[in-house]
Amino acid sequence: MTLSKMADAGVGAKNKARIMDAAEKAFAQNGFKGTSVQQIADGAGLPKTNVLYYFKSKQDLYLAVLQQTLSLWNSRFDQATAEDDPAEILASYITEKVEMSRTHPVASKIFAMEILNGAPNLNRYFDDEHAKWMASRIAILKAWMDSGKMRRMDPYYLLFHIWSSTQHYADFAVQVTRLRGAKMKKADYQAATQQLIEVILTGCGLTVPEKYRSSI
Amino acid sequence: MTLSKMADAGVGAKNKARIMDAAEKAFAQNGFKGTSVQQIADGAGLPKTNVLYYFKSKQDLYLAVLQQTLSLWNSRFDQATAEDDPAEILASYITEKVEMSRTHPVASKIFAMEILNGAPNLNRYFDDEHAKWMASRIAILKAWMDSGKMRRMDPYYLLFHIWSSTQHYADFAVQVTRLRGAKMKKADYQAATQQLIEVILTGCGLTVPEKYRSSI
DNA sequence: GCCGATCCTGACCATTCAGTCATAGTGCCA
DNA sequence: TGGCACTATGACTGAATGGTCAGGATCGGC
Repeated sequence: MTLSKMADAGVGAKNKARIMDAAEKAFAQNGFKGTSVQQIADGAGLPKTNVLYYFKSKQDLYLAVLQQTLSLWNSRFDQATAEDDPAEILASYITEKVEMSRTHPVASKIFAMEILNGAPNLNRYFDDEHAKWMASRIAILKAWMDSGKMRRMDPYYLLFHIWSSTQHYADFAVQVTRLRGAKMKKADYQAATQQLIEVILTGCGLTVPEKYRSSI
Repeated sequence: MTLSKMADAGVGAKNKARIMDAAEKAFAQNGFKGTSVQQIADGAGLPKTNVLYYFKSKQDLYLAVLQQTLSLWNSRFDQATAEDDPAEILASYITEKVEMSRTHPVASKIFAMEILNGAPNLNRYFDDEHAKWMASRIAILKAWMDSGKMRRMDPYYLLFHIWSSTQHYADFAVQVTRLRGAKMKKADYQAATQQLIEVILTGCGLTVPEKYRSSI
């Protein structure tokens, strides 16, 4: 069951989901311009006209896929407050992010590709939701630093650091696999997660919480 | 002078470089399939046929650009030995990598795009040069760990960590700019570099060398 | 001033592209 | 049974695609 939703009950909503799944894979690999509607239709096992029946244009379909991608970007960090323990919150944030790379690599690639293309469809997203989210998270991080809970540092660079090092396992999976000589298995992701937590938390002057500590 | 080489003396070698520069930008933004020869020609201010005079096909031109990109991937870390100081070497490696993101963002994007596309043109690169480089660097890192110079950890994940967090400033520049509200200036890159060095080196159980230490 | 090599380009071609449209099948409620 | 909304699709179109080709310009060496 890789199909996106299957819900919506509607008769051909199943097809809509099937199309979006095929589109997601295609866009993630070849970008918007590099993907043809025909290619998506083939991937979904439907005639091209049927794709354009459900989505009135390629752009329309792409926006639907991008929207679906952004909706996955939630985490425990979203609800964190200044009273929380930064070590606990950041460790779980890193864990969630790597887990997202493992379970939804295609979504991560869609986002990466959109950014590389200059993010032409993310104006509103950056200016509205994302900017607000960012501002509030920066405030929490600063509060943690002010209260001496963690080392003082630039909170923007810290978030970029976490995003990049975790998403890398989705976006650059091909390189990771080729250089390691084998695909990352679940245990490998866990080991990578633990190492990221240890390095980043220690580097932030935090102690790794017991439950995130390596068993080695 | 953004033109690639200008060397080679040849009469139209200047054009060849001009074409490669235009192609680099176009491919970095839209990928191989998403870029048209016409678009590259326009960027270079030449008729399309002239582009295909110098490079017999779009694929040919792309490979030339990719090759040029890979040739930039050198650093001080390449010559490091087990006798060197890991703190010094890794700090300079991180510095060089961020500096590469700052001065050659397009090259980094080309590489990222190629990986996202499934790296169809990097088979030989991964299997030959890159794999050898990787093996030798892994050996050095292990030697450092064995001699107690740095904390024991997985050297693969460490390298992925460094690559991702440094290249992020090129590949995701759009996002970085939008969320910070301003383009990264040289001083910003330096601050980001210093923070990366502090976090990663500390996380590796290393002491940040004097000359890489923040002035704050 | 001639010649061959390099450089340059407009005209052209087969293919693929996103998207339209007219037509037809299907499910459902009255 | 009729009717209507939804679903489906083959045939088509104009534009853009990568690439070819034949002919012409420009150059250095003799």
